[in-house]
Amino acid sequence: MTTIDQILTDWVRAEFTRIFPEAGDALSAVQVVSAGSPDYGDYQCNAALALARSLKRKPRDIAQTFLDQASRPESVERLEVAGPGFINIHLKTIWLAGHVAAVLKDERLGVPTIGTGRTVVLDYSSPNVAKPMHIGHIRSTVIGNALDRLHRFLGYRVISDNHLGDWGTQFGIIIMGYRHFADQQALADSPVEELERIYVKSYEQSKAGDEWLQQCRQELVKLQAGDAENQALWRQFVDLSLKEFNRIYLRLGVAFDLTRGESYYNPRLPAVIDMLQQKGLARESEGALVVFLEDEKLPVCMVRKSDGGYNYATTDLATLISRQEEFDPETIVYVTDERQQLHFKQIFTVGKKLGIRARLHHVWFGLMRLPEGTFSTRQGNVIKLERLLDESETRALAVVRQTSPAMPENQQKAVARAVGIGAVKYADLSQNPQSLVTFSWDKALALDGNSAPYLQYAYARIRSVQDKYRDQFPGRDPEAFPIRLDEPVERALALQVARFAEAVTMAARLYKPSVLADYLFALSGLYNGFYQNVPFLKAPEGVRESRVRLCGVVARILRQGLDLLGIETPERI
RNA sequence: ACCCCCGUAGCUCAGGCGGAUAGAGCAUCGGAUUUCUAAUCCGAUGGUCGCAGGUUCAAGUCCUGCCGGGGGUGCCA
Repeated sequence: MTTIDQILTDWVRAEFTRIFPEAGDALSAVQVVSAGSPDYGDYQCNAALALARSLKRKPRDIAQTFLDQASRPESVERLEVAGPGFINIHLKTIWLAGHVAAVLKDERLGVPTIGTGRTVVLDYSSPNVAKPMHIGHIRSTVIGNALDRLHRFLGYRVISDNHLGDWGTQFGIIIMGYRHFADQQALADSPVEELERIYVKSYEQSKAGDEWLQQCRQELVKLQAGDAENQALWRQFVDLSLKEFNRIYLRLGVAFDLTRGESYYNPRLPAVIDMLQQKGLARESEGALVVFLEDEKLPVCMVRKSDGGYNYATTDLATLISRQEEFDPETIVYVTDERQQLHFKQIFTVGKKLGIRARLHHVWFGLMRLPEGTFSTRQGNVIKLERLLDESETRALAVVRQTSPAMPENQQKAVARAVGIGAVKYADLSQNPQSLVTFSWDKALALDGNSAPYLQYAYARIRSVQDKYRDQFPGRDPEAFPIRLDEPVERALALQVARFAEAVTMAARLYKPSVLADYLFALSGLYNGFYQNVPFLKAPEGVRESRVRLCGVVARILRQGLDLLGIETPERI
């Protein structure tokens, strides 16, 4: 299906081109957008203002000429020139109703499969082994997963990869800590917490004395050289961590195609160095091997330390090359926090020099902070992700018990789970990620206003209406009646319904799930106004069925849209 | 010192390509339920879009400088 803005843009651009051929290249910028306010019609075109310069004519004259000479497609009721030269477009209500009926009928709710035959690799979540996932990890996980779902729905072949931090210098510290401080009972009860405790303690020791640090390095060298005992310990740390991560992923409804840690690429690191040297990109400097990026005005990128060890730039380059060879993707997307911006600029630049063809994109988000400042494992002021999820479900359960006391307890709990987890996810998905976020319980767990429960509530209300319709009018098929948009609120709702495809494609194109969240919130707002202000079941026959059908299409969009954000929609809440 | 990001209502934030009177949520105040789930709806209050210049028909949006906050800058990731 073609979206309304596209239908209108195609028409307006063709007509502008016919009427004003002298405008030339500027015509490619002609487009139609939704109207800024209902007062200005349904859609508007600002091309007359933009073309005024190249045509050397007054904007209003251009717009008027367009009105005089342009054809009228079947969708258009009337056009008007307004303000300095806007062209306001009013759609035929009956045509809009037909369009909504077509969206309703469409399995995909009008969303095109623009990704068919295209591959995207998505690198997200990527927590560090031996550290618990805390509230700072949720953004990459939740945003990455939404991008994953959006692209799959659009028909892309998606390779999602959880690039675990399972290699590196911290393992020397952990192994030393394990040998000296491990509490087996604690390790059995709460493995990752214990590993973290061990790590922090060993890290403090290494700060205190050089000898400890040296021993940590030795353990690391042994591990990297393939020492059987250290390898076994490392394997154990990874397995214990993965078990806990998977528990959280299950709870969040997140799944990966691949879980390849940094260690997976370890055997390929020497080959990366070879490539860099063969291409003359890497040079010795101060005992280390580095790539100079002066032409790009970037700091040097170190690929081998003076002690011969590799660092994360080398690993990420190996990862890039591996992904290019194995999947030949059109795009590779990384979802990480803002601190890695420079790192990825360097990696992308070096990667291009090495012949990586894929488009490379870094989706970054602001760090999560606490009101009193940053948190860190070592300061011990982290809030574990599981605690956040527990708290959210608890708060949701309290509300469910209060508002739906008659609901069986296991259903109350299921609803609280969907609402609680949904609220936490939505808090991160509904805002532009590129701002620093100060964590607050009230904000993360908001259950009213612009929140997941607001959308889930709208959905549940619709399901209830549909059930009541079936009860009161058994055997009747609303689909046999046409959609009617007599009330302004119905018309506004229909316009929003028609824009679902636009919201989904834009959210994916801009890598911003918040675009879809905003859309769904606006849809719910319009629906709630509709619900509140016009009768459905008590409306006369015909009007009643039309409204039930509108309810139905809104429900499907809410369910599909929330699913794309990774949020569940209970039938009752 | 340099580089990147942010600064919009009391608080938290939306505002692809520059477009009409800058929008939500929370909070505050006032209304709405014999009727489809009130986790809702309707209304009100609340703004020199950090500051100063510039570009143009038009700037929250683009450019320059400054102020404030955050992050980063070859041997952690």
